[in-house]
Amino acid sequence: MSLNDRIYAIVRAIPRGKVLTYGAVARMAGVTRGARAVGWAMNACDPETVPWQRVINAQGRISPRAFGESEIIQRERLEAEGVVFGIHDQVDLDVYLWQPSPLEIRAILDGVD
DNA sequence: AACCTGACTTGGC
DNA sequence: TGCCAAGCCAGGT
Repeated sequence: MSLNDRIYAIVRAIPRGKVLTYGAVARMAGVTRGARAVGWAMNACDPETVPWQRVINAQGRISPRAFGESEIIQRERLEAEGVVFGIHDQVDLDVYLWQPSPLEIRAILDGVD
């Protein structure tokens, strides 16, 4: 089970209308400072099977990227799920951040190869 | 194998 | 507050 596998398993488990930060995904996957790896994993993921739009940065904003229009799509998809963007284009993490219990996290990771 | 570059985060000035 | 540098991980050269 690679780190990427754990990252994808966690992201797939994020409920509709909730979000997770890159750092939070990394910590749940067992890496304290692996936020960059999560970013790379999202960049390389299969958009059909991974709800990549539910991963945002620690400031509650959609991280800008060098190429493409996926930032726009990401916001549209999140709003379609009920996530509301406030001033400065940020979402209220106190409201939308997914906070699973350690037990749930373990259950998710147990189901990975 | 060394080196660089990111959809990142933090701690320390 | 705000900026900077260091940590960290995967992939491509």
